[in-house]
Amino acid sequence: VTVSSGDQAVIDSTDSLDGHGYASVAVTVDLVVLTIRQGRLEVLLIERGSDPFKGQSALPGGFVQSDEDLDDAAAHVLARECGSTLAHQAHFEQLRTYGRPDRDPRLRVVSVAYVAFVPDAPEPRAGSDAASAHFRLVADLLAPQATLAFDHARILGDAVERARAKLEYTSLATSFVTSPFTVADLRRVYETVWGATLEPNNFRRKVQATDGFVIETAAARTGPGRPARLYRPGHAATLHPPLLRPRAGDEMVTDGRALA
Amino acid sequence: VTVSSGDQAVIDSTDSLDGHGYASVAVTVDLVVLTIRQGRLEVLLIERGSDPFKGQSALPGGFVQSDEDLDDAAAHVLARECGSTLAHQAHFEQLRTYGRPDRDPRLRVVSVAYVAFVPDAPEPRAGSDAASAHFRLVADLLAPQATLAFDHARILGDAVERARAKLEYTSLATSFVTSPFTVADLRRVYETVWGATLEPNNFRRKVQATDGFVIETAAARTGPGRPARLYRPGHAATLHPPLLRPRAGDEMVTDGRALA
DNA sequence: GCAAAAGTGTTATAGATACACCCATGG
DNA sequence: CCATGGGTGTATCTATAACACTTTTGC
Repeated sequence: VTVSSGDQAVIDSTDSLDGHGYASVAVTVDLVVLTIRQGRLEVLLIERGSDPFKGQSALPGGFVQSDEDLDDAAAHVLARECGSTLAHQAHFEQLRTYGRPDRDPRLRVVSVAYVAFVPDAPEPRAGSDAASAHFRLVADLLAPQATLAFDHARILGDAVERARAKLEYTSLATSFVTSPFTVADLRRVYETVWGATLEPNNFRRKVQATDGFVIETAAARTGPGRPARLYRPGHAATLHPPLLRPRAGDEMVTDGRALA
Repeated sequence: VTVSSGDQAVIDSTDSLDGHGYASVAVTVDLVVLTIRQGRLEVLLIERGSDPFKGQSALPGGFVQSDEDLDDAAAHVLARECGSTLAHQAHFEQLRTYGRPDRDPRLRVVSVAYVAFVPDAPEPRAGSDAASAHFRLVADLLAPQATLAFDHARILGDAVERARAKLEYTSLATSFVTSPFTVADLRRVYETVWGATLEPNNFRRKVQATDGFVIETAAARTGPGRPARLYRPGHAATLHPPLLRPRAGDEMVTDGRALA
């Protein structure tokens, strides 16, 4: 198991494996755990306790064991950082794999990134043994001067874009709220992730017209105004027709509550 | 560099790396090279010359070297199988990473899959040193009884779905045709990949209304009927508004020319 | 001229947008 | 009874689907 750094960069996988060496590469999973707290998009970060990037913030992650599926590895990290109860409600999916040779100064690390969407987390972290897991504002971290360890800023950017895109054509938004929710709750998810304001009426119509997005319940939630009807997630995974986000030229909320 | 198959499946990446072992994992890239030949969607396959899966068809791929970016590894495989001239015209992008522990019976292999879209390939392969690279009909390979080595059938399925989806909201279709092309050429790309028939008139209107999709040239191509105006790819990467594919219940071409 | 394929026009329907308006609750 | 937020109605605009029709070539 040694590195053969010869001229030919790619070894034909059809050849006998034993004849050639293959690169010794560590494979990790990194998680972008997104949540919405008080109308703001936040991401779970840990503070690195050792070099490299000691003291800087980083995405939680871990090495993949040799008998472990990638999805399982991601699930384990999620459970470790968020607690198993929250981890079970969360929806997570593979994002992309990052493998630049210099992304970890220690050794060659290929990282399979995952995105997880959790409803408003009760507390920053539940049963974590990591010293310092905490949610941070995504808007601050996407700013140009913000720094994250490794290439985690890029991973975070890709994850946010994935979330924005998937709100359009999937029922992902229901993963950001706890189960009895109002249409306004759902709308605020879209507004927070997209950084845009939506017409409440038209949003309701689209949600109700989209088959299987939400299921009406008998209950209602009381508040400052007229009680709001409560819903639970529907069975549809994809939305027909899609809920397209406002495109260029539309007003963007530019105060502290919006993303960059 | 030894495997520690202990109880804890995930090692905290914040801990010192040297204290823990990390899994010895081989990382490969596998390529799904899609093209359209004679109105049919085809994929580049190689025939495996050695066990496992000896004699079966597989996606071309190769091991990632320790000093090599994943994208570079994919580009090298593409150049090796298609020749560097065709590889330069092609658009390729990362698809997804597959890492089930049992996907390769020899050792733990995590494969980063890529999709490449090449215009109607002049010949099955150009400067390949692999013994038997050839294009095969995707429709045949997606059939239930079709067999591909490893989990390559699943990778192929994901790649085709990616292609279908990206036609909707990106200018990907122009990667399937050579540069002076007609609107009808572009329409046949959509019809082939989607397995649907589209109204020529409405398709033209959408293509021309979508800013930056195609650029009109002065030339025209003569043929069986009225000469068709020729276009070249525009500068837009994404389409506004998107070209949505017909949804459930629409007619699907069910003869041999269409996909499953 | 005729077949074939490119390109134009027109209408009906569906979805999106914007905004006026009504409803139900807490204070 | 009024402020607040939930919910409804409706006119306008735009995108899409369907299809009839005209144009320009090869034979």
